[in-house]
Amino acid sequence: MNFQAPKGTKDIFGEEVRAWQWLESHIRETCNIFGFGEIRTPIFEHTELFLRGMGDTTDVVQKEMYTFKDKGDRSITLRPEGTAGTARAFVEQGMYNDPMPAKLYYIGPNFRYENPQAGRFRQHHQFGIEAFGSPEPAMEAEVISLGYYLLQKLGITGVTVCINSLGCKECHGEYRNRLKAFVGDNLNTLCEECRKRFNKNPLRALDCKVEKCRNTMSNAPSILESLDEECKTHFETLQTFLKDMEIPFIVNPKIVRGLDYYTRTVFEFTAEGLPTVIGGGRYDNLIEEIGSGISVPAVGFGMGMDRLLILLKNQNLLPENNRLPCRIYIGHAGEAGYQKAKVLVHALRNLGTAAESDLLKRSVKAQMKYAGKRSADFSMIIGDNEIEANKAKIKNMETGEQSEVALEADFIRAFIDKNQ
RNA sequence: GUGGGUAUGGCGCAGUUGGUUAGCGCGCAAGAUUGUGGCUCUUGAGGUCGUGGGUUCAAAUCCCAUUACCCACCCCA
Repeated sequence: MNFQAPKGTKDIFGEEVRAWQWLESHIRETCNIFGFGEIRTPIFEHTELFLRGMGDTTDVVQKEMYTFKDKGDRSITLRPEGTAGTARAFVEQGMYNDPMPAKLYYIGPNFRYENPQAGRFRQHHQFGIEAFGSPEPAMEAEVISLGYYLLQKLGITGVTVCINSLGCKECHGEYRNRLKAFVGDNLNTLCEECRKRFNKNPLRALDCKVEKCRNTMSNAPSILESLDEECKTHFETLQTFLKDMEIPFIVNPKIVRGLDYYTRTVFEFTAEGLPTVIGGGRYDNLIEEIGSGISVPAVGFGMGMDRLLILLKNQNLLPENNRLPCRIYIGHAGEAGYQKAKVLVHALRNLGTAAESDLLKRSVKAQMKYAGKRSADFSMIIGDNEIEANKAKIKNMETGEQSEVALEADFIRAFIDKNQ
């Protein structure tokens, strides 16, 4: 038996899972404030959805999907991202009949078969939002501002918001031709990879990291020059929104997203020493391209939670006191106390107080040690004397101070509440 | 898919040019007189040294293979 979790996966527990819960609560609160409602879609979908949605030439689709046949001979794929499933649900549930815009968010695991490294897993977790129903740049502003707000609330510094426009179908096609011509003319100055994919996807040369490619591509025509009037206005309006909302951003014409569904606006939030933390954009054609028979404009982003957590940890932003709560530990000395402790703990729990008692019949000393390790706020020991007097000493574990309290859950609870 | 590094008790590590019962710190457990934690001390449990071969009188230590993890490329969140 191999007891290692499969490659690229991990167990999340203890202090770490509490950090996740903490992050999730920030996310949910943010989404409430911005009016995004949660959606929970299946962890797997029909393979075809991703083929149509993400584009069948993308790397993710071509070599990174967990695809298999189920027992009914259906081709199933573990979701590699959240947008396709959300878009499918939007269509299937007839949300286009709801008041527009429809604003949704999701949190959950995604799966990609790739080599793990820093901030990169085969099962990774994304928080994402999708807004449907408006072609206006205000919807990009809405989405970007949520991402920015969240990172601000978490206290993260050094984040850069990069935006770009890929244009609509028409001007994107035109730009593609212009760029292809340029790349073709300079083919011998580019790396092997870029030469190989020159035909299939010349845009990729734009964000190639090889130095000679960067030199050459710095003179390449910018997509921004190829935008038609409408796309140009759209992009400029978005920038005005961001400026007025005081969200710092930079225009980076080199951003090329790896998923085919993006139109017009694309954006990335990056932080030092990490791959992209948030990536997204507008996808006006996706709903139609998955074969829904309707056309609905949309904007969304995905956020890598594993990466964000690394960032939070590096910047020392995770909550300090992150232990399982224990308001009071009720120990015992003797058989009668053992029974009484159980009853009292149960009564306290019924009052909503986190309470613990000994389950191993250990010595008083061992019990106190345990209470200390669990960082209980208070402790008490119940023996025959205490039962007879129906009161016991309650100890403040931080100060060591002891007081007397009646052996009734209500009184104990009241004492604890009074002595925070 | 490509390249580099690492793999020793729960965690973090040491193990010199191959040589007796594989160590240390933390953690865990019991105790240091009579019913009370955090400091200190004592004792204890726990490891087929990633796995499979090979060399040798002898291997955690050398060789080969394999797997996993880490880092980078690719790509992405």
